[in-house]
Amino acid sequence: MSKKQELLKAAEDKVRSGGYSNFSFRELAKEVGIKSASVHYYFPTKADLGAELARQYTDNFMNLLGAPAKLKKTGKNPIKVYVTQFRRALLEDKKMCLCGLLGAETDCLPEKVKDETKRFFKLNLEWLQVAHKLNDPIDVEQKAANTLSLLEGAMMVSKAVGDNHFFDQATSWLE
Amino acid sequence: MSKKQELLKAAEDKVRSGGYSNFSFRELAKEVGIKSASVHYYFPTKADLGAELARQYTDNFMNLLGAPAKLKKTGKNPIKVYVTQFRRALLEDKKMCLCGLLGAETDCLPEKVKDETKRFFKLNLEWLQVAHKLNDPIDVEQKAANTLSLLEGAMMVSKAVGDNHFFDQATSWLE
DNA sequence: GTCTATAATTTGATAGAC
DNA sequence: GTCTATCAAATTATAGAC
Repeated sequence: MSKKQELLKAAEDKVRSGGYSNFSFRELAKEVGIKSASVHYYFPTKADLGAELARQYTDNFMNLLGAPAKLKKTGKNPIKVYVTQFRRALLEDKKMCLCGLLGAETDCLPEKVKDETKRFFKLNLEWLQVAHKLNDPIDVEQKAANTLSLLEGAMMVSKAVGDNHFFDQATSWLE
Repeated sequence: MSKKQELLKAAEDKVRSGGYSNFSFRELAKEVGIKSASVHYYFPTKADLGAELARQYTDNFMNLLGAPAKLKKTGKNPIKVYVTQFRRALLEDKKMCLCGLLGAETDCLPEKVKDETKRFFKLNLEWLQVAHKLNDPIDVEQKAANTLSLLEGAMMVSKAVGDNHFFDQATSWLE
């Protein structure tokens, strides 16, 4: 992994734990074994780092999902796959969704970070609409909004109450 | 309003916009017309302020709701009332739920702030279980978890995409 | 690419006067 | 209750050497 990717990975952990203000160039630098001035070589400003972090997170998240139609064709329920991906992020990483946290803080984020965060949600809503349409083509817009909100909220509350079982309880009715 | 309450109100706005790290004693002091050293007279540490903020927010939130049985008796659907209270917080204050944001940041919060945040969710889940039981006494625990998650998530995503209509879309199936 | 050095600002917190 | 004065630490960022 390149230094640049190491920095982004370190930043991801921090942001997913405590939000945008929970990482500093000095901390990241120390974790990857360089000096904070060198971080500015890769990312001119903190906003640049934050924006690239959200962008890569989004791209990786969508790539891991794959196309709804392809999932369906291999006998899987796309919505189930979607739920499982959120569940894994919570249980394995033991952390919030990066863009969930950033989304909640949106009013205080630099413009370019805000834009990338918004992009995450737009792409997820599109994906969910297509996925729902494959199951039952009625009210897909509402269903997509409902599914996404429920999963983000379930992650958040699970973290808050310190109980992963809560996530399964909250999402038990998702087809 | 006392200086202490003015400080808490100013802090609430900051936290609901950008999280726990988005307020400082100096900023709060300036907003209410005193010096930062004087803020320490009311709240010895930042964690003390944060904890009292979450506690008052919770108490106020529960008081505004009232008892589910009482709502039912006056011809209202308690769940509808509950949804409306979240909706108002988003549309009128144009801000996230205080404890929603704190909950997402929980791993990086001082212990006493974390505890008060947890209390908010525990009380809300209790309230929702009672409320759901009045409508249909089956699966009330799942229903409570589902309702709370959906509302917190819908607030979060609405903020992120900058569209209040999203909230209504996501929550349209809540009875 | 990485460093040293440093600037300018902000932060939480305390001591002690009034 | 509120102030001045101050501290130690952390923050984002830049200039310039190697």
